[in-house]
Amino acid sequence: MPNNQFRKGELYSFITGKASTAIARRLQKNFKQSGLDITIEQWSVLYHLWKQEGQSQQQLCDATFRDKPSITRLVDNLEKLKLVKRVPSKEDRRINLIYLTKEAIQLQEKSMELANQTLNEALLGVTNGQIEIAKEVLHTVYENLKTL
Amino acid sequence: MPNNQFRKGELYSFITGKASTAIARRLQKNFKQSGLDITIEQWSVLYHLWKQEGQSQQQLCDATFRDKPSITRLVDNLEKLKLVKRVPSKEDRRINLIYLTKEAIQLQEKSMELANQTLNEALLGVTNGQIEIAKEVLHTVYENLKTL
DNA sequence: AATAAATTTTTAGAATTCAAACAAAATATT
DNA sequence: AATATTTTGTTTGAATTCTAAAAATTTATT
Repeated sequence: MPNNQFRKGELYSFITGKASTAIARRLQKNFKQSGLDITIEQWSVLYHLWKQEGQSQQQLCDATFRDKPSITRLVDNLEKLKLVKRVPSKEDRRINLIYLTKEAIQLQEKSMELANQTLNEALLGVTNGQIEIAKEVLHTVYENLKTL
Repeated sequence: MPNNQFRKGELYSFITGKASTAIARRLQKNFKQSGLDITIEQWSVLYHLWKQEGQSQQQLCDATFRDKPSITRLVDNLEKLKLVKRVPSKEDRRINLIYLTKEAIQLQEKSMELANQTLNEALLGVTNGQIEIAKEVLHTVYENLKTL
């Protein structure tokens, strides 16, 4: 039976995601200190829209690994904040395409800077080699479980 | 500037915890399929109480990396499910000591089996050596950021 | 063309998390 | 002893996630 000593020892920590929780909390704190008034979840949607505007909500579900109701409400709140707009697709009337406002475009630089700074704080004392392996492991876990 | 290639590439995925989200969803699904009707968050509290009963809510905050309001409501819901009991401390009347019911004790074996099975699914194709390094990285991240 | 099935989004309710404020009790200070 | 500070737990409201169900539209099948 492989990996047993790991599984018993840090099982709980792995499942509950203490590390990613810690990163998210620190990023939220860094946002707040810099006067950025958005949640990490909202930021994660904007992050994908900065890479590619005009995605459908379903595409945002896939990109952010969230379900449809979550994206519906995140887009609701981002619209209230005047950071995105729903634009009905002309080819398929079921689909909303999500576009950024000028305000949202202006948030990109500062927020990405804060995200990089947060990761620097998080990864202090970790080598590039270790990070590469951790990235591989997390990617494999995601691939193993992402369906359903 | 160290680690830059990593930080740019998988930054988003690391922060939003896609891997731990995937594990939590799969564990929840495995619980449900086996008829265990508790949430992963409730399970994480029970997990620490199985290790040591009679902890205060503050101790559970530290153990589970959750804040006080979250633990208050988790204990509320676990009490409604008749899985735990609040017992006022005799030495310090501010403190609730949390004890397990018989029903909760009976949940331990099956749920830990499902947690181990879930981790087996998650870590398929990952070597022990890789896991050890990933564990170190996550632990360092947690230590770097856990305070406030 | 009519019907069935699939896709996209929304709605509703419960659970969790977070920030902020509060109450009660213990500890420290004067 | 009286007051101030700290610690422990609760409450409230907003945001997010999940399940389940529904509505609207498109695609496939008959």
